[in-house]
Amino acid sequence: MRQDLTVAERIRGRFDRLTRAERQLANTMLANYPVSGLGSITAVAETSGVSTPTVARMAKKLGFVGFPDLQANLRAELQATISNPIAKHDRWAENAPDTHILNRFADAVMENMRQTLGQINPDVFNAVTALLSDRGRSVHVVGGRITRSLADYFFTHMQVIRSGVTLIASNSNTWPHYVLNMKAGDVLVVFDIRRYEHDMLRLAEMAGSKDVKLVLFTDQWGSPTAKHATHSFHSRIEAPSAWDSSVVILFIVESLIAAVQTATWEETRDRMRALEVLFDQTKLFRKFV
Amino acid sequence: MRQDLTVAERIRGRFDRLTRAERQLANTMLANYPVSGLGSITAVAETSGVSTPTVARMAKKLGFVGFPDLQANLRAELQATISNPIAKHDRWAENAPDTHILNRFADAVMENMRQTLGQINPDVFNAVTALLSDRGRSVHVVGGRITRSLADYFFTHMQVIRSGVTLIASNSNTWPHYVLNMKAGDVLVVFDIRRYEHDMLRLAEMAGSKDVKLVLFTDQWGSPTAKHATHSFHSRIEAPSAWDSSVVILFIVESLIAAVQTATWEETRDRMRALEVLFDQTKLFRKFV
DNA sequence: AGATTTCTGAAAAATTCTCTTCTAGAGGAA
DNA sequence: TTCCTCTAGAAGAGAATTTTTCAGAAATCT
Repeated sequence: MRQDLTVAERIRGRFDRLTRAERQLANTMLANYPVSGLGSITAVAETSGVSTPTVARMAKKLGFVGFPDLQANLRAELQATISNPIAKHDRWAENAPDTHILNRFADAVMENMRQTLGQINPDVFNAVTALLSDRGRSVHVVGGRITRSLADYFFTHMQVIRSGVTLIASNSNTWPHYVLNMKAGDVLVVFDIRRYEHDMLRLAEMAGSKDVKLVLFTDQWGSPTAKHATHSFHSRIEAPSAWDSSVVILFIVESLIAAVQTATWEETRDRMRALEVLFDQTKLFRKFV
Repeated sequence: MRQDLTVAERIRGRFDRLTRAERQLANTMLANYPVSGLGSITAVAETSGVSTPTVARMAKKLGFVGFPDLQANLRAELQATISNPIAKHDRWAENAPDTHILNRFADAVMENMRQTLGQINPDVFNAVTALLSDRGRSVHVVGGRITRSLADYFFTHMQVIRSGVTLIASNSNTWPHYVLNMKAGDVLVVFDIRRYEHDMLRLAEMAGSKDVKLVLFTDQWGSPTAKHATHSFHSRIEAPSAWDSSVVILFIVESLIAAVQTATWEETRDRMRALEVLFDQTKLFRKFV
């Protein structure tokens, strides 16, 4: 038998071939590895929300004699880990050296998160949530060369949450067309990190002259557009790379989506349900094609 | 009861009042703490050279309901020890209450990061880096309804780093056209998180039959596409929201971009310079920094 | 030394755990 | 649709663990 493999390795190695309930179990076991696997089979099953036979079956699938055998291996691993002083937990990806790009990147992202969140003003966050939750205001979203993806992500979610959301094409030639449709009180959500795009400033000015509220996602240095912004989020985007990291920006975007969704849960829920129905219909339609 | 004391502290605290057999047991338990206490009561008794009643009695003496209770405490301690201290940040956004969505979201994202990185296999990461750095292989990128943005982000960066990168439109009707252009050894990068898209599985099968390497970004539950994947990254995507969090996926994507960029720095640098020239010529972007 | 108390482990009882079997049900194929 | 295969959990049999009981051994006290 492949005695040298850890339980975690065995699980990951055949994760793809596991069934639904088994994956659910595998996840719980990996989530708080190895502690979550050290209780009784009943406890493990309950924690994972599966039945005990599922646990027993998976243990055998992984090549163990039975669940007790799997558990004995877990204990042995734990023993080996604990008695080995080199196995320290100050690394993110425990299996990679701390000079590995994964760990260096994780350090950078953590620092970005810490600094960004330490400086963020909850009042601004709440104010933006209120703006985006207001059905009287249409929402227009725009991004630049790199941030286009973030704008798209934000748009996709907002579109489900509420009506009146527009994604502005990233080609600046057509921007005046979009401005035509903006009205006073509307919200323009702009993503602009270095290298800041000059046309974005123009767009902000045009929108500003129409009394549109400008919400800006930018970096720690601040896009020139910030001058015209009603509210802006400055994220740190340092990374051990030739590019900047958008992770923290995405984090704020997702938090904001969650906040708006909560603020307007009744409507969001109804829209999500309607969307489910539409998906089902599409699926049905496909069958005949 | 002194619920906050560890098992070890309880043992040491009343070591003087323990009997001979109990001290013998206590020593064994403290020797390989806490692993030696995690087996069955029979195993613990045998290891220590005492009888099982002695073990049960000491558990009660130490203030536990019984041996299983003591063991549960051991597991809880172990869990607390293993949890990354970095995640135990009281509040991320210091100015906001810890019940604020920003702080709740930050907790969730940190936990996702910790668990995902703890499980990631650097060999897989390195193998994927090598695949993507290989100029002999074309790279095709595809995402689903939500993950389209991530695919787009990945594509935008890879396009700068190297040639031969294609973004597959998210409309699955046209996918067969793209498969036509795939050749053996090419790399197909797939983003698929729940709700998994059925057509994605078909695409993977089509690509697989042409001997295309499949790199999959998915969630902890694993897209059905994983069965066909050469390498896959399972990210935790839990969030206090009706939606899932893509932050960790973006993190891995960015790390991978950085790794590929480093692996092929000569070429990447040249391409970035050429890009600068093109930007200047088209006057599309002006520098502010 | 003898009496008393405390301790210890064997054995049995009670409980819990683990595995096997079986059926309902989901999902896919014809 | 209808059939088939695979999956997942309920139920129960069997095995283990844990606890209790109890009697002998060891330690302590008078």
